[in-house]
Amino acid sequence: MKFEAVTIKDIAKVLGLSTSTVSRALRDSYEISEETKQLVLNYAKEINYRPNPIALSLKEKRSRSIGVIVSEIANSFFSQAINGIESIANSKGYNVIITQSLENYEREVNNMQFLSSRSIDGCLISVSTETKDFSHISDLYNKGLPIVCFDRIIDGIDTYKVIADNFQGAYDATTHLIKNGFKRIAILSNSEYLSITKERLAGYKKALEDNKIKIDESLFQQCYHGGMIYEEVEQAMNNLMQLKHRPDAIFASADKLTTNFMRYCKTKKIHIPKDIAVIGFSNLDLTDLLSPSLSVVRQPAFEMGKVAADLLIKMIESKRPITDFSNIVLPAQIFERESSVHSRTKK
Amino acid sequence: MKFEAVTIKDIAKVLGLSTSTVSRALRDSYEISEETKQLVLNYAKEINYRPNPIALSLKEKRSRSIGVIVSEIANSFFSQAINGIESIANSKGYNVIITQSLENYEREVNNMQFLSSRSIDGCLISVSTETKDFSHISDLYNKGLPIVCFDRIIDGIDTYKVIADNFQGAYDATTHLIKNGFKRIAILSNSEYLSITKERLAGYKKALEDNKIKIDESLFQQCYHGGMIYEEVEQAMNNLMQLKHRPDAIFASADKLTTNFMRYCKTKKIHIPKDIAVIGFSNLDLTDLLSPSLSVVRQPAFEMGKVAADLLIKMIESKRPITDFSNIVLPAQIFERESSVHSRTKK
DNA sequence: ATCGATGTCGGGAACGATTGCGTAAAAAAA
DNA sequence: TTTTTTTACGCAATCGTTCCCGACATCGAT
Repeated sequence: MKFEAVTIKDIAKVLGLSTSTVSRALRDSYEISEETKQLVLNYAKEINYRPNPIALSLKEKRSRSIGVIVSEIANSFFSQAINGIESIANSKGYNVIITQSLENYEREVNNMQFLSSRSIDGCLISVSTETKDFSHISDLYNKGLPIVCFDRIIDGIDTYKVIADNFQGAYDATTHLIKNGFKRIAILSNSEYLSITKERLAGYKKALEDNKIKIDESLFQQCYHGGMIYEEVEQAMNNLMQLKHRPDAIFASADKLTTNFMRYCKTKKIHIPKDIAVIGFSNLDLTDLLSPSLSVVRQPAFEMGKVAADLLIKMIESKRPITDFSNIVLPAQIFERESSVHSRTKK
Repeated sequence: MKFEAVTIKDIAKVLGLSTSTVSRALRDSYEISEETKQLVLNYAKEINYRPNPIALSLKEKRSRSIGVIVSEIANSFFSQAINGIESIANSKGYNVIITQSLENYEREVNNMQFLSSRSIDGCLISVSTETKDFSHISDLYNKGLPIVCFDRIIDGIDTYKVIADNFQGAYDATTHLIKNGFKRIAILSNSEYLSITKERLAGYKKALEDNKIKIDESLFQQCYHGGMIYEEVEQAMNNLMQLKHRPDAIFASADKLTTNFMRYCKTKKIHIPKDIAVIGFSNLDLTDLLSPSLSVVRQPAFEMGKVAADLLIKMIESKRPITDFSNIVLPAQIFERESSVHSRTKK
């Protein structure tokens, strides 16, 4: 089953012209007389002619499609970022091919391989929690494939990188908890390999320092899979709750960490924020409906997707190699809700 | 900026063979001697040769990519369905190009146009709430483009259609509310054009009939945009709450209707389930964390995506036109939680 | 009347891969 | 040895489009 499209040859045959003439007429070449142009243009419109993008790709050695690798599209942050990517890409005539690593290194390598074999013009990537070797990315980058990193960026390659202000977001979130009267603030961290983990941990530490709170490493808990697996959050929380000096607040530095923390509290009948308060990084759009409503640091996901796609297409379409790259940092926004209210300050 | 791939010509030149021989060697043709094959194969592996998919597409008149049109990828149901679609498509060597209508008819038409101009081999579609004219779909279908409908199916074309058992899901949900002691059960419906609206409304009505409850049309509320806009849910709920005989339970027949209903109750300080109970269609995976936890009918989204993609690829690869189509109906599952517990039955 | 300039258009190669057909050399059959 | 068959490979067309050349015709200038 297939459907045959109209080609330039069909037009040429019907109008008694050569394909070259038709092609030039459609492209509005100066070499073609006005009447021939009109003839071709009218007929082309009549039979709804569309140039075959595959033939064009072969000729121009570009596919007009870009690849995207994220950890999971069901994650609000990424689905919003993808919306931003597509809005820019489509407006510039590019297809977007989306793939997910599901936080799995092998799958990420496979996706990269798959995308390059599909001859994409460029790639946007936010690496998986497991990724510590970047050769699958840098190899292709060094061969000339334009790549832009976003969210979870890497050091391996020198290119544009688009991130939220993770340091400031974490700083603000932690400061918010401190100002609300919490003393022992723990942090649930993502995989240590990730840039966002380091940035957010640094923001957390700086906020504690600036408020003269001693840093206690027993309050740092890492979840290698970023909370994808409930059990690792459970384990991390068990570690914290067994401490003789328990934390009174949690800074959950990723989306899944935040929701699985809440799931943990619900299961263990731990009351938020009375027993323990929380603020987390999250782009969910129903944090207001959770019980209690969730205080969050929200990243400008849509905007990040737009900026990243824009830069990638700029790289793709640039005549000469770009060398003066920069990191684009967009502000994160903090939303204060019930989950981070101190019991004594509650009405 | 571009990166040059290795072609069959490069191999031919280096090994002193013709491109035909190289091609045949790579395809393991019987016409090529064993030693030549090994020579070519080894060298191809050495320089990491990958056939150019674009050249193949041009030759074979197929792009090995399929298009998907959904209303919104940030919607849990669709992101899960897309996961299912991609798992099948990628395993069979197909790309997936995802587009969103955002419940807008014009955008859907544009997406369809865009996809067909990108010469996809087939298309999966779940129409927008606004779509009542199907010519943008049937036109392409009649020209021979394989299309499979899923979730929100249409009558306009005779093809495979994959849906959840909306009738049974709605029937079970309504019955559940009745069994829990609720007497006046209202329904929040999606756009009347949608198949799912009709099916779910029918299931709801049948459950009432089977339980000898009189059907009251003042309890039917429609939200044309499926709850995408908060205000329409607000309006619908205001209508219901102004009734002299208010409903004591709501069956929210779509994801966004459900969450915006909860948002409405939170805003208006209406207690769920004491003042009004609710069960809704939803594929969110944090319904257990909401306040109160949400009773839902859950669709097998991932499975639906897999089945739909499988059928589409079957259509694409079929030698002769398929005529004996069928509707595939997968069971929906009901999860009973706090939001639908009757106050008198509460502990 | 001849020449160059200009305006219009067609021929054909190219992009990368596949494939039907032709053919030389080697092997087998006569 | 001659004829036939088999083996192993190359040539060239093809997919849809673009674009470099070359080929005319017309026209003004000399």
